[in-house]
Amino acid sequence: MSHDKLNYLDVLREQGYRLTRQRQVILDAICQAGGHATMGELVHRTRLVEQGIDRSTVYRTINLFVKLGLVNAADDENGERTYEIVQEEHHHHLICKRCGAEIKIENQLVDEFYRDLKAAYEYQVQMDHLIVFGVCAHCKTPSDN
Amino acid sequence: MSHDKLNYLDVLREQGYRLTRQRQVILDAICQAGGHATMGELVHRTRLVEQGIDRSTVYRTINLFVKLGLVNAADDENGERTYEIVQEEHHHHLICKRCGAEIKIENQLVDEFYRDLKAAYEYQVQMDHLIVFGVCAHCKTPSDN
DNA sequence: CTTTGTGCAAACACTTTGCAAGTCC
DNA sequence: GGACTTGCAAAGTGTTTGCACAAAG
Repeated sequence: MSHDKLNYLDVLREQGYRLTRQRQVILDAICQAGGHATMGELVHRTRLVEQGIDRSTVYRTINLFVKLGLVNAADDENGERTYEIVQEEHHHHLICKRCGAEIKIENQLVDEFYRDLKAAYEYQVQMDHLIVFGVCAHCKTPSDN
Repeated sequence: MSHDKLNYLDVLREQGYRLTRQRQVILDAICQAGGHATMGELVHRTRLVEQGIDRSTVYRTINLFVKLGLVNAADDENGERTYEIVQEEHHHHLICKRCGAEIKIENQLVDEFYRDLKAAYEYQVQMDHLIVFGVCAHCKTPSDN
């Protein structure tokens, strides 16, 4: 499990929100999805654990988590919004279009790109989570080069 | 006007599609929007020229244009799908979150980034149209740095 | 004249909201 | 007990589809 449940749920209480069973289940669901899960997937995952939880509760809860900064929203290749537990530090991903593998990009590499953009255009990039789509080493065929 | 109407409409005929008034109006609308217009905006623009054109016709037509490669679909910062006339060559954009300005990024700069990703991860990027969000030189304040 | 495209209306999928009942503190 | 949350149902959005009529070739 990639989240420290107590820590996350403490954030709720500190802000005056209550600690309900539903919120715990939904937090676990986001976490177990391992990142980049859509609303629909999270509703499904939540229901596997407890089928009584309403769709609207999942929506409300995830939007609350996003507002509190516990969960990050990013948009995938098809323009679908996906959610993941916020990690300690900013990170960026490569996602393979064939196998779906998700590869962390070293921040350094992206920072360098951002720095170049800034140098060339005086443009300050504001993207905490860059997602780049392509084909990973494992799935690559000669024609992809 | 950034499209050569005859050329674009010839593509339709070559593929056995018919040349209707609606399709011409919608093509103009996409073009006049100047890139990154949503479906809703295009429906609106189309209606300004001819209010009889149905929403569903705009949807069907734009999806057809995308299928034929006349129009490009990309996703903006909010995960909304936007459309623009396909240009001669691949290009990438910076979009300013404040003023909406759209700045073309030299391909060279992006290619370099892609090359680095490939070197580091043996990862072949497949994104024809990278959109990077941030703040442009004109809108930047000291706190953005 | 034949085939494709359009408008209309209905159906869908996804998300949000009002409210009464239930739960947490 | 009092405020916050939830489930339910209904209402919004945005997009797609079936069909009869209109238009293009």
